Amino acid sequence: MKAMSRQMVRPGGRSARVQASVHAAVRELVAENGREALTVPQVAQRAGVTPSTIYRRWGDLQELLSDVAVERLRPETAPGDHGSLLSDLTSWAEQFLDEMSSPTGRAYIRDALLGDPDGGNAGQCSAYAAEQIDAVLARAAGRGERTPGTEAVIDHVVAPLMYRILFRPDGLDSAYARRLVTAVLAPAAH
Amino acid sequence: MKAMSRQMVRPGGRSARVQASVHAAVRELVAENGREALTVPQVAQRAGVTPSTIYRRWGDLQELLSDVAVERLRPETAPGDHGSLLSDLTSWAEQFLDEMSSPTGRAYIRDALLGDPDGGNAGQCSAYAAEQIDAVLARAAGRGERTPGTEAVIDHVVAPLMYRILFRPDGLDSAYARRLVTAVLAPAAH
DNA sequence: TCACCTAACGCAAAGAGTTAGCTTTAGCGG
DNA sequence: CCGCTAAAGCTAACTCTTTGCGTTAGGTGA
Repeated sequence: MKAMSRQMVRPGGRSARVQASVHAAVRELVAENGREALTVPQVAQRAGVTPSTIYRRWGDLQELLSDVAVERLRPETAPGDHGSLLSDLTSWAEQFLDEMSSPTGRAYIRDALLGDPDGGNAGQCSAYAAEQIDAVLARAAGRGERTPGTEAVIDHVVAPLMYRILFRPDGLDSAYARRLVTAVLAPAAH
Repeated sequence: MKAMSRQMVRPGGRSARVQASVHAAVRELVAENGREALTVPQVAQRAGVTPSTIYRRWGDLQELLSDVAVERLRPETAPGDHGSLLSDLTSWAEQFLDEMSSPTGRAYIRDALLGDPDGGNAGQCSAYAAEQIDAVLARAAGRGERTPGTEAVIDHVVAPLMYRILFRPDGLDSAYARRLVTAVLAPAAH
């Protein structure tokens, strides 16, 4: 009942076309009028489908927004190579904070968490971050650097950033991200 | 326009009575039928007010739920005294995780984050945790123990717990909470 | 204490969003 | 090429949401 959304049987079928045009319509209308003004009938009209199609496939506006948000939160580029683990991770964390702490980013995170009864979408977001960190750490290991574990970076860099983005949006800056990275790379964190 | 909700001018006025009965109605109906089935007109009827009163004061169901959630997330007891910082903080973290990671707890957290345009409710939740940690740390300092800063505990204990509760609900247990506490109290964290 | 004044609530009707039954079509499998 | 099924279209009933206006509670100043 809960819509597979991103897992269509055929990439070229009608379902896929409907999903694509609905997602596009959501992005366009949010960009134009903001999400406050977004309604299902509006999306349906822009996408060229009937409202009942959207209600049947996504259930409600929240789940549709969650679906769209996860796609937007997927990182499109691999983390850059700056020659060392410290600079790679610092750069990644700064970019992560920058993207996620913007009003748009926060809105996407909240949407992703929101219409997500089974936690699948939220887990996907976390998996994206873990992948990126894995890549950075693997590259560093390839250079012969000693690296913390992925979980340690998630606990001590990603989690504090995300916690503050969600619960205390004030006073966040890239210096804070840098502090977290240097702390997790300090030899103390055996 | 955004409803002060918890800050009524007078505790005994009509506004306060309406708020109390509406909050009570929400809690009762969620307990009875689950939040999926909850609607504003339903709450209004149970509370003995008209729907327009609720719409005017809270805007929509999400903001009302957020409001109720924050009240439920307020800790009602001070952190226990177990004789040492390690045991106080461990005990607090275990209890925090236990309450927050339950389906009910996660739902409240999500509700609090959800209908919260200005971030005020989320900030309140974070403030509750900070207060409790402050109390634990102050007591330890009174004993002469060396303590990390409140912010360090938030970054390295509360944030990882909350991150996993929200984004990766699987595989959370009190051992993980204990590990976080011992790590933040290790002398390495100068 | 009393009369005023404002903010909040009740009421009701209009407007918008949501749901559901039934029909039609696209696209896969035989 | 012909059925078969899942998904989409259509439409009507239903519920929720919004809004204007009148009323009331309760705070305020004389």
